[in-house]
Amino acid sequence: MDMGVAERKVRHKEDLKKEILDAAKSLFSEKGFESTSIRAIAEKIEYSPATIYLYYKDKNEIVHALHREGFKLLVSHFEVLNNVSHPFERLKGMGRAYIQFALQNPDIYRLLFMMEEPLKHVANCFEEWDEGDRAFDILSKTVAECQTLGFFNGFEPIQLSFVIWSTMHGLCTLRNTGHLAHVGVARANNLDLDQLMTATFETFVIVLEKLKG
Amino acid sequence: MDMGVAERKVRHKEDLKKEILDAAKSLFSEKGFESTSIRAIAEKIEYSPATIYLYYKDKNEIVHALHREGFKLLVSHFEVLNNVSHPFERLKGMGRAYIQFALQNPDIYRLLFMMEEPLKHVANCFEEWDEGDRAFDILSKTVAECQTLGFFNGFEPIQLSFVIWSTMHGLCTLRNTGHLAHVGVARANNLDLDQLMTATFETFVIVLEKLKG
DNA sequence: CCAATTACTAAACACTGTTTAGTAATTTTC
DNA sequence: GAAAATTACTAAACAGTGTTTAGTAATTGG
Repeated sequence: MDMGVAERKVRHKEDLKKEILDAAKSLFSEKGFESTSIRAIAEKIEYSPATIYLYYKDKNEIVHALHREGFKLLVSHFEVLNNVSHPFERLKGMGRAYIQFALQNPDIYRLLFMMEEPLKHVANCFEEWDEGDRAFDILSKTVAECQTLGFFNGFEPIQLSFVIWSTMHGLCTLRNTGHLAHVGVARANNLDLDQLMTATFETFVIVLEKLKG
Repeated sequence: MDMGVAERKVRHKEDLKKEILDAAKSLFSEKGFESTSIRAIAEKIEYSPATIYLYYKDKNEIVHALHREGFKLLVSHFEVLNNVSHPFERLKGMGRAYIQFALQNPDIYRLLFMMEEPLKHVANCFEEWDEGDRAFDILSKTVAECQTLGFFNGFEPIQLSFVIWSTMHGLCTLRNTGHLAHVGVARANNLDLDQLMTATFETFVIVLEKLKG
């Protein structure tokens, strides 16, 4: 086998691996993770179910691959904000970007932050978590920068970052599960679900603004 | 069949229904929800799997029953705080109770706030959600009471309640999934996981205190 | 040209939730 | 008290799942 053919084969093998991932992603988004079978993925790419296991050790490994992809997507949502020079404006932008990401990719959000399995894997695999850690570091650095401008006086940046992450994550999770819809819409008169979410976010921003000085 | 025997039979039938629920609950806590089979529940109560279906329509109906039970347990955690007269102290107590509930019953917490299925059911079944709504109303009433003492000036109590719920829920969820452990312990030096959680809660309390006046 | 490797799959295994058909035991009716 | 009806339960099957095994064609290297 000459080198050109060998290369083409390797490339094809990686293509198929990617094809499996893409099929899995679209099926997960369509039917949810639990309701997507290996057999369905196999049918979508027109291979036998057993072939999938030549490219991924098991179903979890597919989930882990999507997990990594998802975090890269989230971080890319943040990187657009590097242009914003004022750190508090950047912080607000990150909040909006986080919400937007959660709303636009509800299933990926579930995968990243609500499912047990992917995290169990990450816990045993410290090197794999780069992007997730980076997302938090971007946040805590921004918080620290805000402090140099007189915001958040007397707070530990790491601690406050956890509070902020908790709030944003809590809001997105409540939205994702439907709790916000159930409890919220009945109580927040004249607001639809998106408006309620925005209003809650704006309220939190005001809370943070009051911490100045 | 005389009345006494009829009554005993009805009672026995309800007992068995409860037995199934208890077996399911303990197995869910032990092995997690996805890994608990109807067959395992049946074996635990020493009946055949088919018998379960005489008492519950399907597996989801068992989950829904545990969902209702779980919310009652959560509300009972709050009701102890009726003695606390100062509303802000009561609010802090609710936060601590919420965290305590989430830590002591991680699987029930998942069931109540992180799983898709139970909420889908509640969405189609408006009357079944009493306890969940009540928990939120207790919160928003407490926030409103705080305002009469000069806290949270200029905030909508409902909106601020959503912020508070989001923060508490986000913190508990990040803890429950392991995200807090992964991101947190490496960064918060000399704090173990429980201390990190407490410290984050305390930071949030300070944030709320700064909103006074 | 033959042997070795590759890429793939049919079929099986051990599970899952759920349904069906049927069996004993009990209760009601005559 | 015997026959009929109801109750409480289950064995076995069905259709689905993730995963493994054994084997088959095709391609490649010597």
